[in-house]
Amino acid sequence: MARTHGSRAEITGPLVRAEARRLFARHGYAAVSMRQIAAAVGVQAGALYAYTPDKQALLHDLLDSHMQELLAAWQDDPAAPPLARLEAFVRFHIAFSLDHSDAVFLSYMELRNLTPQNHRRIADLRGRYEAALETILRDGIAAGVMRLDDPKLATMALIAMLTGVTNWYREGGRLDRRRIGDIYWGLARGAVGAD
Amino acid sequence: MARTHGSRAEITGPLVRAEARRLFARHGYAAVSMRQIAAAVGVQAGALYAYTPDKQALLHDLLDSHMQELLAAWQDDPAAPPLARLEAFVRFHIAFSLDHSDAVFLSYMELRNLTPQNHRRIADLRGRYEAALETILRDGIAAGVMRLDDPKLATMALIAMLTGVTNWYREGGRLDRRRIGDIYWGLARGAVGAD
DNA sequence: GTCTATAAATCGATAGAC
DNA sequence: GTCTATCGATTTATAGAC
Repeated sequence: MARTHGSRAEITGPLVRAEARRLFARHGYAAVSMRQIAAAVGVQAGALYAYTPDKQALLHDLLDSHMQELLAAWQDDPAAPPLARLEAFVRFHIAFSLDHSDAVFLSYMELRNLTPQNHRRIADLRGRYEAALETILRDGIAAGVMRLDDPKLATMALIAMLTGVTNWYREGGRLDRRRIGDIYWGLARGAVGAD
Repeated sequence: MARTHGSRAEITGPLVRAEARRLFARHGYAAVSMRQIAAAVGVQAGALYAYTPDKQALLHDLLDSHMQELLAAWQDDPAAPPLARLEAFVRFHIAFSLDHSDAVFLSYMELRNLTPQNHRRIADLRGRYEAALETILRDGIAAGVMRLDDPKLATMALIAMLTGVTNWYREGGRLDRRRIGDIYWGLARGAVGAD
């Protein structure tokens, strides 16, 4: 697979990230060697260091860009009814998680392999995303269309429930994505006490 | 920390397992060396091999005994009303997860580092536990006290939601365990469509 | 049962040629 | 930008002394 010389920086860079993400998600950050990543990309190990200063930076870069993309992709409409906003969030979170299942898996499995400084940065981004859901729940309670004892815990519970789809979903399985969204929306609507 | 000679098999064996569980949960299976485990136990690395044939067997043993303990601890009462059984499951699962948070973390984070054969065994045990909840949901639907489109998905969703407590719970935090159980039971009751 | 010592393999990262 | 080659550290696991 390794080719001899020949520069293809435009495609090698993204490929390094893609293969690292896939292998880290599959086997774990610590279990994957730079040589394995290089082999998947089709270069020798030394060539990777033209794209990342070291392995740790590669992991952090993957998690950081994933969280940035997640935050940029979610568009709330504060003027819409809270239940409609919650339904949009449920469907968005499931779709995004399934479309980026490797990165989602990494972002809550490999936090422990980040340096403390890198960990704080990623945890902060995640906190912002959780706050987006919590705002919807608080608006729903204030509007009298949701009944929740503790919106903070409900936020954590709902995100855990929705993210869980990545644990069992298989392409071409019993249910398509639209139907999965319907079912989880039914569960979420009930959980927040909507009638 | 390392002592020179002196046999204490009765306490060293359990200690090896306990320290391995703690370190694997904290840093990940692949990231923890046998030397690190030995140092935490207070022996030299070679001594560990009196208690496990290799590192892989140590991981599998931790996951297997955890799942066995989980299955043995859950006691369903098929004669009780479905909603009471679900409440019992919710409170049991949260309490057990918090009491064994390291093992719970391992059991769904390090499956990928098991050999295929070991993986099948653990996945089978997990499937039996999921089936225990699914039975309750199906009974609840049949009794007309729950409304669920898809009990299989609801099972996965509820377990993911409940297990999520281990991601944010900190001893001595804002809420005690009883209160957390109350809140999650409220969410679960709503999710299954109970009135 | 635990120690010391070590074999054999692999790791992350770098140097220098092209 | 990628290659080959390699350094130095670290890994799992084993052998043999006590």
